[in-house]
Amino acid sequence: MEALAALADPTRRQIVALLADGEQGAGELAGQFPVTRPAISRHLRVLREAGLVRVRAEGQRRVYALDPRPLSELDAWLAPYRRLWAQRLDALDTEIARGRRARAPENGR
Amino acid sequence: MEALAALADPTRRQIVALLADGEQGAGELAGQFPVTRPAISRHLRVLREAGLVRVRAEGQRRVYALDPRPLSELDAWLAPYRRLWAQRLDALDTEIARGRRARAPENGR
DNA sequence: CTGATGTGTAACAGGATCCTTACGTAAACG
DNA sequence: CGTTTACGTAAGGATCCTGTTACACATCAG
Repeated sequence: MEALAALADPTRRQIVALLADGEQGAGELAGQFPVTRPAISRHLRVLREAGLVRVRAEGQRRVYALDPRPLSELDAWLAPYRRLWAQRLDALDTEIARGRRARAPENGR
Repeated sequence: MEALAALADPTRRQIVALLADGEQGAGELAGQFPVTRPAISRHLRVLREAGLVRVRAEGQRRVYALDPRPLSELDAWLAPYRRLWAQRLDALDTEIARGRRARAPENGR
């Protein structure tokens, strides 16, 4: 679950969100944030070490792409807890919560 | 997504795991970790502020219980990415190389 | 070759985090 | 009451994070 630490930072979550729409170069990515490029380079390194992104050299550019596997692991980690809020939809047998979609509750704090 | 920062710590994740099996008192909880009780008290505070646990005073004891709502939020955050690995787990590289799929959620900063 | 472009790394500062020991406080006990 | 029990909080230190500026290096344009 090293991915959790990487995803704990808002900037890195945003990078992940951007890359979900398609790969991007490092500079192109950095241009969309209020921090300097080295800072983004640092974040990309953390994401890389967490396995969340992959880099591909394209000439002098570094193209980053999302690797969803750690997210899949996070999903698996979350799985055992799913029954805890699935039960809120009582009235039905919640033995197996599979196949149904958990509704998104309003954000708490 | 404040929960992500709280869950980034292994000790806190373990506390969450323990509480998923049922509520426990603070000291009882602390006894299962190799760190001192004040350290656990601190972790419980972070979890509390993230909304992941609730406290109930029972005499002089403080009974902690898991509140799954932030986990549900995390699940909802993860949802848009799910399609990235749900389709073809054995063709990730192709998937990544093509990019341009799934729309992404936003993130606070 | 020379210079511009695109990126990563180094060094450093400021703040956050995690742990420990010491102390404060409220409920239960005799 | 005075003590014990169960917690939380304060203070201090070591380490980690995140951001900035300065710099090292390839690669591309001429």
